Amino acid sequence: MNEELEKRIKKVNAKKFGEDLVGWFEEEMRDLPWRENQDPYRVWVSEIMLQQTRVDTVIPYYNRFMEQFPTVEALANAPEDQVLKAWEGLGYYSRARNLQAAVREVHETYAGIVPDNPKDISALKGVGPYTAGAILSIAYGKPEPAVDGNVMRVMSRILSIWDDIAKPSSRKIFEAGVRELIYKENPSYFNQALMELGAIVCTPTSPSCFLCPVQAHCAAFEEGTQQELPVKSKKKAAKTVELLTVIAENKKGEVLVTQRPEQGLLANMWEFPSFERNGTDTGVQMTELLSSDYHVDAMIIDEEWMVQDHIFTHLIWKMQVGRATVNQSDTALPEQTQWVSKDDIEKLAMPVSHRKIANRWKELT
DNA sequence: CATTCGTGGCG
DNA sequence: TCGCCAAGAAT
Repeated sequence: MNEELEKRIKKVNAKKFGEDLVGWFEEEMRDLPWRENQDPYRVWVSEIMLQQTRVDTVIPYYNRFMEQFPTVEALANAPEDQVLKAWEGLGYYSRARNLQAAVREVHETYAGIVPDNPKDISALKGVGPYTAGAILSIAYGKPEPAVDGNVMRVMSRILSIWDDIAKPSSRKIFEAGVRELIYKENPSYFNQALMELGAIVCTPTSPSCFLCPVQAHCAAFEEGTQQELPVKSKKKAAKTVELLTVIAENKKGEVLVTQRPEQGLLANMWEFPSFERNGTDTGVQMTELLSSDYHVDAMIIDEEWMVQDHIFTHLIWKMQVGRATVNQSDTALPEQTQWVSKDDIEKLAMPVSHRKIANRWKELT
């Protein structure tokens, strides 16, 4: 740790900082479902769902998930497609698969008891430095840092840290800072308070310093630099990909759907057959690819039935959706591909763009 | 280390 | 409208 940071840390009265912060949290903490108790499994699920995801978005998913999979054993024994379906719409779907894989590991290796030490808990799939610290502190009261985006923002201001928080190496600096300042009487509340403060008071733009419980300890406030911190470099722009998507319907009123590969983007999610545009005639490309990739003989009845954009963080799909009718009934379909009825398509886990298309399809008479 | 991995909300 | 973002991890 560099000398400048060490000096900043020593300048903070750690005891009073912790008391002020935790005292504020005890008064102001929001009533959230994962704060009902400290069940490590419940804390764990909440932390996974909250990764890169807003509290308001998570709440309804969390409540449904805990009702459906209330215990380690329940989730360990659940079919994987059911877990993915429960995650539909929440994004970052590998979180769901990693969570279940890790829960099965806990079920089998640790007799259903979530590990309470850094080494074992960090070895679980989907549990990185932040989540490990969060579970250890919140569920087990261990004095471990849990450094997320909120904590980096808050601490960059408290300690006047000008390192780029977009760089992975910066996290260690903040962990070191938190280790020195963590309130050992209540590490759980201390960590949660830092995040709560970041979410409610010490916000990215125009922080509400006038109502901050630790204003007196804040280097940025003292220097008037709270608007300039944290330093965060920008990510590169998203690339656009043009896709053709086909609603291929058979005589029974069923539609062709296929499951994406188990690795990569939207892993294991179900979707309508989609192809990257190759520049040739739209209808021709739809027909030929349905034939070569899915072995179905289709007739295009509408090349541009609807359009749908799908905006990811690093990618934009511009989808042109066509409709086709398929005559042959029982040709062998490729693996991971099937016909589904309007009733059954609800049971499949689909990404938002395809779910929107599915809903529109269901409105057809 | 830089990139990949979703989604919805907000100024 | 659009860039930016939100309790990150895996590769």
